[in-house]
Amino acid sequence: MNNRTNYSEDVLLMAKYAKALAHPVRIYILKKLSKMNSCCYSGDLVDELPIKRSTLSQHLKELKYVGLIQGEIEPPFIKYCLNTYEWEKLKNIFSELLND
Amino acid sequence: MNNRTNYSEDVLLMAKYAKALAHPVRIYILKKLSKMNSCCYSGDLVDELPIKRSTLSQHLKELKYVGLIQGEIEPPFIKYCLNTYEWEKLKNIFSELLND
DNA sequence: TTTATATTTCGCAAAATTACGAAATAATTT
DNA sequence: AAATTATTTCGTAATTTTGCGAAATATAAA
Repeated sequence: MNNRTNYSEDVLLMAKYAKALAHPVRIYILKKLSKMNSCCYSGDLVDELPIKRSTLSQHLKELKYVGLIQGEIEPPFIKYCLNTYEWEKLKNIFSELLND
Repeated sequence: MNNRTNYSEDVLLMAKYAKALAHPVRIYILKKLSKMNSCCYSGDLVDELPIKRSTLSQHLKELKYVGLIQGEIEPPFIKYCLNTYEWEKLKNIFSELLND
């Protein structure tokens, strides 16, 4: 029926990143982390967001899974930071689309 | 429990756009339309993508719903074009995030 | 070693997404 | 009016996402 049975690498990668961005909680977190290239704690985030700890944890897990953030254990906290390498990759792939 | 019970307009808008981009088919379509600011037909797209007509139609509907494309009836075809106003809005909101 | 703190994992439910084929719609041609 | 063409809508099913509370984990403090 159809000729094309798969997508280009670029399209797939962009869809992966877009999916990671497709929830207000995850946008909020990434915006916060990228804004001053800082890190943050799950405990701080849960006070700023209308979701419970376990739900926040799932969103953090998703961002970790696509590689956009990484968690450093800093007992008794876990400090989450932007993975700048992956973040640059995201920025490049989006810039390509956005700048025609 | 939580202090914050809602998200900023920017965060919500970006999540909405990111969701629209969160599928290879929709990225493919938007890339195609934005690349030369052109239009395209459902019938052309279905030959380039590994999905059936009815599924493509659903993806087009979603893009229409968020306002990123618009369909002009041009019997017996429907010509889909980028909604440049909405596309600029998307670009602006993403640029803000991507350029720190 | 018990207690307290910070966070995650598990199990579950509700809702949304993705995909398809069949039927419907709408305009054109025969 | 019947047949054709391009596309959408409907009904359905499988999968994924989102959210929660309870239990588990891991470390530090008492």
